[in-house]
Amino acid sequence: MKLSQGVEWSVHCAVTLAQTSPGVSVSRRTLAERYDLPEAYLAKHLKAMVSAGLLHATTGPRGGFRLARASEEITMLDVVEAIDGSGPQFVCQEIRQRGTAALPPEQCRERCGVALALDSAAEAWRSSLRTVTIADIVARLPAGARAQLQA
Amino acid sequence: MKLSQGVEWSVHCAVTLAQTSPGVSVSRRTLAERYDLPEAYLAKHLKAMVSAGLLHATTGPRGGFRLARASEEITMLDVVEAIDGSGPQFVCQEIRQRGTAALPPEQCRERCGVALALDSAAEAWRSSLRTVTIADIVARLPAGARAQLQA
DNA sequence: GCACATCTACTCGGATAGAGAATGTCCGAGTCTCTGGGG
DNA sequence: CCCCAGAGACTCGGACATTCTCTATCCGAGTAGATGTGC
Repeated sequence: MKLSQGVEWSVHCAVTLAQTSPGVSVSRRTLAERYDLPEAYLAKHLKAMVSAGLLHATTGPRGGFRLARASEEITMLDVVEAIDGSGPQFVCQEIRQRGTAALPPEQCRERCGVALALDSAAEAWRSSLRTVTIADIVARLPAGARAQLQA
Repeated sequence: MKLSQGVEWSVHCAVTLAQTSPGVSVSRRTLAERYDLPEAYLAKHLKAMVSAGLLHATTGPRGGFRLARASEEITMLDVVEAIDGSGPQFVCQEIRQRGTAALPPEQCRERCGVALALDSAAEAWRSSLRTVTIADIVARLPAGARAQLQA
């Protein structure tokens, strides 16, 4: 249950892109240098965000990445799922229906209590991430951080 | 962000142990056959639960595993952390203090907003798991499941 | 019939391979910009 | 002075190694109970 390292990078990059003027793109090289990250590997995560529809990529000089929609419309959950995968964290194997103590199917109409609890916890986690947007992160940034980006 | 497969096995085993008479141990072989699981691999998870203080192990004939404390006192979170590790799911790398846009330390007294959101979500997940105990799972079991164990 | 020493069989625990995912890196395809020449 | 063609450089995207965690397995150490013998 460890979160991929790239999630942190990706969120920070999204925060940076949220502070650029509309229509302006930032190259992955600039993003990598901004946070001292390996450019080639960061590229993989940026690509994932493009595939997820969070970012828009432009090639050629003056090209790069920009947000595909308003920063208020991009949640932490969007970024996490883009990088870490959107599949369920837990898949019930229905082991209660196997082995010597196998339950008959008619007793398994309702969902297994174990799966229920794990799914409920995962949903709580997702709900929490849904409440925070990239715009929220920008708003809570120290005053100096925003000033530096203008340069 | 995928949950280890062994968590499901371990919880089910704990549920089984919660239904045995006090003082009686169940061998890992019996547990493995009960759910049709690979015994050797299940052993690793049971060992982890012993190390975490959730189970108590006895060697020799009539030996095996039993709960180390009442099933009402063992939460889903206890089991998940025993199997999946109790370390934090996310460790902030403080990349805001690196690279060309590095912030000075005096602007980083407060925790990074990204880390804050991720930690908050993780805590919501843990909180949810804390509310469910092994005893709760047993209570919600179909009537037939409990009867089978007596045999 | 009872107590004891031995022996067997059963239990867990740690050390040891294999598979898959995450991490990290490289080079090629496409495109926008800039430059130079001609009208 | 303006327009156009070409070259150049910069961008992202996909294909290729490496490392680490999770999965899976085996054999050895230790112990409780069963057994056989002697009293």
